[in-house]
Amino acid sequence: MAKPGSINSVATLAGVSIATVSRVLNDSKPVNIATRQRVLAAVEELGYRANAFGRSLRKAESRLLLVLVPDFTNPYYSEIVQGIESVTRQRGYNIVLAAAPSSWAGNPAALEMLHNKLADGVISLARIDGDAQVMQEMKHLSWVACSEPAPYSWVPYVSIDHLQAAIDAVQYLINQGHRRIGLISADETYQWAKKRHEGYVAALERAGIAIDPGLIQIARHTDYAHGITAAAALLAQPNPPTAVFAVSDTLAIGAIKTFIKAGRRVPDDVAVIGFDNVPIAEVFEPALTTVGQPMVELGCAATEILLDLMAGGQPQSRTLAHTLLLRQSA
Amino acid sequence: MAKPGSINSVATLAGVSIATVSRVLNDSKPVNIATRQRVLAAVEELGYRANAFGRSLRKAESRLLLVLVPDFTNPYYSEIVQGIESVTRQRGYNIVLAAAPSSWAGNPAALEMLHNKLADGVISLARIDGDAQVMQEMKHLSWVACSEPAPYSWVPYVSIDHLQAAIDAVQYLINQGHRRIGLISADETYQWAKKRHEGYVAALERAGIAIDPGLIQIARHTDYAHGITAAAALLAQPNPPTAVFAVSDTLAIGAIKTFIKAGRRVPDDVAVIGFDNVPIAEVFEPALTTVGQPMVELGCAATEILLDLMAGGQPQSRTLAHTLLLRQSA
DNA sequence: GCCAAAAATGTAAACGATTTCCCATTCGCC
DNA sequence: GGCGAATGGGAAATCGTTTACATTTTTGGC
Repeated sequence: MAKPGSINSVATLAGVSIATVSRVLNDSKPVNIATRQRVLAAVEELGYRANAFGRSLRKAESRLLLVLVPDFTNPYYSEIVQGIESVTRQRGYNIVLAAAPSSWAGNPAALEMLHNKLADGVISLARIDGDAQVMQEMKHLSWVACSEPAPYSWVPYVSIDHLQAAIDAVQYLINQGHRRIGLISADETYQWAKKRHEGYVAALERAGIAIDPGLIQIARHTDYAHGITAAAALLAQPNPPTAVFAVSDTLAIGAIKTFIKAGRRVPDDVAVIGFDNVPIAEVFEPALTTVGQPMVELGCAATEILLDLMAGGQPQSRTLAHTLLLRQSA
Repeated sequence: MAKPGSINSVATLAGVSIATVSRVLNDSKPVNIATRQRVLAAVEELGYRANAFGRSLRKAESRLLLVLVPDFTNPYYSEIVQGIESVTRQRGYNIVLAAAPSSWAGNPAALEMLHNKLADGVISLARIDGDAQVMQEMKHLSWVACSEPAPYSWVPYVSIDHLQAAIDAVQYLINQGHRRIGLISADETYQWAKKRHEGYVAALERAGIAIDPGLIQIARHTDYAHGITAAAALLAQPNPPTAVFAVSDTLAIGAIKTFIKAGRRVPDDVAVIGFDNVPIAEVFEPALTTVGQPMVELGCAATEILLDLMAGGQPQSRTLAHTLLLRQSA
């Protein structure tokens, strides 16, 4: 008797060849209606499902997409993943999430999955910074960068215009009459952080305001804790800022925490503007004025581009629109 | 010439058989040192990696664990996933995250991955509620339930004592002198929600306080928005509560938002206590008094139990300790 | 009824690894 | 030097599919 659980067992039970079973299951070739019924009945009876490895080995595709996430606990990435997930599910793909701590090059397991060809394609929310040799090897794979650009022109890229968005935010503070504006930036090996920093500088320069290095704090990580300490450093300045632009909502919220604890009122004593518009931004007290990114849409767009790429298309990079959301904190 | 990229190409280049290449790569049998060098050199030169499907097909294991997550954007689950991820990585496994919208039974894709045997095991943060027949089929798979128990005794379960934790929380409010205590619960088809509700009732009864159905609100979903509306319903009562126990931090934070907007002071006019201790709880204004769950540890424990199970062990279910974290909101 | 074309099905060869046999060497020991 | 054991490595089976090719059966037009 054929091995239980395999296509063979179905074939024997239905009294047909394995080829026919496969044809019924994949609709790859017409099969006589009566035979089809018999096969289907056998499948049902045995509770048969095609083994994923056999299939993938033969077809050389896994219908698995790898998503490289820098930080699971950051709500910003969660929202993007949500978007990715909605599209992949609809298109019959599954996602494999892998942590890409600081840079994915440091994650051998994830790299392995790519070399392996276990995944059909990759959406990276993390920085892509393998050395040139490694990247060369992976050139045959389908890649899309989301939010953080890849330093390789052949990788399509979905994002907002970080520079302009930062300019908009800081310009708003300037329009409100602020002159001493602090910046809480993040690890600037990330392009998005660097660009937002540049936007901050550009807006100030355009307004003829001198850059005060003491008002610029770089947080190593974008969690609440680093926002708290960065703001404390700002307060420790001889002449503290009257407004602060933080490059992420988590940093902004941490900063507000510090200000309130120090007895400052937000926005009266110090205005704070964040970036991303994660869910908590609207609910926080005071509600956070922030630059909204269409996170779910970013995820969707990245996925669609990836699928297009995998289908042999030559998709364009896309830049989505951001929005300045005026709430209470600035 | 052998197909490029396959083990054959390595074998030809090194002038050995594919068996030898495999032996070198897996250390499965001693290989002459000189031959080994030659093979390794060939592997290096070609940048060869074993194809995952070929290997998995033969070995009947994928080193992939499926994680069923009800909601990517809920920080509570993110923290648990963080724990899971840390252990899996260390043990050479990768995780596949799948959304399990309301119940995983409604997610055919995820189910498919299991039937498929694409995953070696499953950690479910979601409710496990396939009909008996479906579950029967999956009995051969390794399952672990995390936070939400499975209605099948053969599924090990990692969690805190939800009932006792809720009693502790409500008891604390009672000790503070509160008598009109509201409850914001969640979808009680989830055991954790149901248990916390029961704890609320038990604590009140023990204190001889009558249950007022008007003070009990059930939120359909545990996001900020539902906390906001639930609290509004509480305020609409003829005699609103002076304290509220919410079964999740997100609900609690939403509730506080509503109270503040309505001009109530927290905790002076109304005390609020949450559940989970997600990162924002400590940073929120006012800082949230809450029942702390060891989320990362829950994830780690679940993973270890799963790996033990897969290795043929008969691991016990585990109950981890919770902590009442006293902060400003109550 | 006959014959070509069309439809249905079976056979067997991939896909890319691991692993079981098995056959050559080489080694150690008397 | 001869013999058994140990070692190193090759040939081929195997895992469970899909699919190109071959073969059989059915169909339809006359």
